[in-house]
Amino acid sequence: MSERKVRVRFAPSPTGPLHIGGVRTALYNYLFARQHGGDFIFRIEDTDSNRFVLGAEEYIIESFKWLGLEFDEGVGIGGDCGPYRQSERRDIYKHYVQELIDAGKAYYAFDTPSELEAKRAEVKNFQYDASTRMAMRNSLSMPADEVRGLIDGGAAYVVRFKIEPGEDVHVNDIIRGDVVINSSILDDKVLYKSADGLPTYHLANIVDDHLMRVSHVIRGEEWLPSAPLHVLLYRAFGWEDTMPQFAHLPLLLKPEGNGKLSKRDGDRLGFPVFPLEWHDPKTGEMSSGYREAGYLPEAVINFLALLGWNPGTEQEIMSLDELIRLFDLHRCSKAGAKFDFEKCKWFNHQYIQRCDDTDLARQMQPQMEAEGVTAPLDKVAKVVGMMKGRVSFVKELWDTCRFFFVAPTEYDEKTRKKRWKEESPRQMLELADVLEGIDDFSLHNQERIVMQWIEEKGYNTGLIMNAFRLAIVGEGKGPQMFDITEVLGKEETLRRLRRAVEVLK
RNA sequence: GGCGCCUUCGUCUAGUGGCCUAGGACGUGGCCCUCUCACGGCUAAAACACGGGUUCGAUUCCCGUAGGCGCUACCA
Repeated sequence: MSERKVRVRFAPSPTGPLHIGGVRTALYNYLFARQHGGDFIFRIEDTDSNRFVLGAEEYIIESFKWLGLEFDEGVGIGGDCGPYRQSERRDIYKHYVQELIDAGKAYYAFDTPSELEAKRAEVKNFQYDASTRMAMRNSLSMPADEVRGLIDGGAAYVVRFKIEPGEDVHVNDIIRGDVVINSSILDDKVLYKSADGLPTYHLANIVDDHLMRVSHVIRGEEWLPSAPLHVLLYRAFGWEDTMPQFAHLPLLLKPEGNGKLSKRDGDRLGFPVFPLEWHDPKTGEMSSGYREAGYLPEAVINFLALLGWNPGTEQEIMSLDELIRLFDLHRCSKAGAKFDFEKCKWFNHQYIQRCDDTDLARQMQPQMEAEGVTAPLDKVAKVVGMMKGRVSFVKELWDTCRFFFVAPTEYDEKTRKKRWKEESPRQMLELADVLEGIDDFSLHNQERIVMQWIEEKGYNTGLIMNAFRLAIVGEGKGPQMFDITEVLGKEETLRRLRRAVEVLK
């Protein structure tokens, strides 16, 4: 098995919003597919009708749209291996389950859920397997005619996989190497449920991956314990020679304490664990998303890519194309990774710096308009270019840029105490006169003339500039003063300066 | 409980027997830059879980212990 075309899939269950850990799994699948010129398949695993959540599928699709990760085939796209929604593949599974039953590799079991529950309560580590199945109610322990009668009579039953005990099952994992589990510890897994007439994940998964010609199964580590079962299923169907290669990814852990990253962590620590905002249709509660929180999809992707993988160099900022080129399953780590929200923020900061100023300016427009501020786009872009270095999120941009467009109405008290001296009003008035006399209000011209004035008067540069800043900005921060005043223009600069003198005295 | 996976700075990680006085990044502190605040640059503190082996030599190989995580459903 070698020259097969690379085909991978991302197969979530529509049980709620797409978890960020799921996004990473999808990303690794995507990178792997693209690198090998393979296909990236989108399958919906909705074999548990009880956990189905309305809108989840649409949410997942929208998430990938936002992230810029495109599928080649699957739900909503099509392809020649459809349908791609498991609930629409009932007949297919039925056929394959029957095949297993006919071959004596699976059997009917009539034990009800409550009977099993009672059994588990009664026997300490009860497991439905070779050692116990003959004492249960199934087609192995009961006479054939009784079984027939039960089925014909419409009795509820499940189909269980008959696991032969005492065999070491090897799972060759790309990330973890040879993992061996003895079949005796495996139970006779339910393959087909009585409740909703649908297969369980295990059966549907194997059948679909085979029929969809999936070459590599890249999924979370939580599946590692059931991988031997999957190997046994491939073998039972006689598909072992085309069995996909496995790669079990390390889990994403809570930022603090222990355990798997969960929705609660996001709420508690105040950061999103979902790509998009999610409104639970049942409870009505809302969970924040990366998109709404102001993250750039490229930053989220870059950050996620490095959670459990690294290129082996010291490069950390990588575009999607670079990730596709550099990604390597063999370089994935084995241990779970704690989610570091601060670093994710840093990535976003980095990506904002790489954004086009005009683009950023456009994204800021709604906030400006909300405050009734209008300004030419090129001017806004210029300001944004000056200010973006100090923000981590686009939505912080307007706050840091506002003073360019809105004159201060009040002055920061701490800065006033520190920077506004007794002589400041007089000096600022003098400065206003100096500025008024400048015809060419360009940055360099202003600087030359003002500095010359400071020197002639023997003033302290810091004192002048800081008081000037307080007057123009309203507080003690911002870019170089003449960068600001050049944008403001002479008229606005003088207006702010003279008003400050009036207010601050 | 059983089974499996895992274990390098607070966090993400590099490291595949000598290059390690263990490297980078986030975060934290300091310094520089400077008209302020950021950015940036420099710098500091900060880790090989523990115990046995193997070896001339172990972060690196083996065993054990501990700890963490996962699975153990007619959920995925």
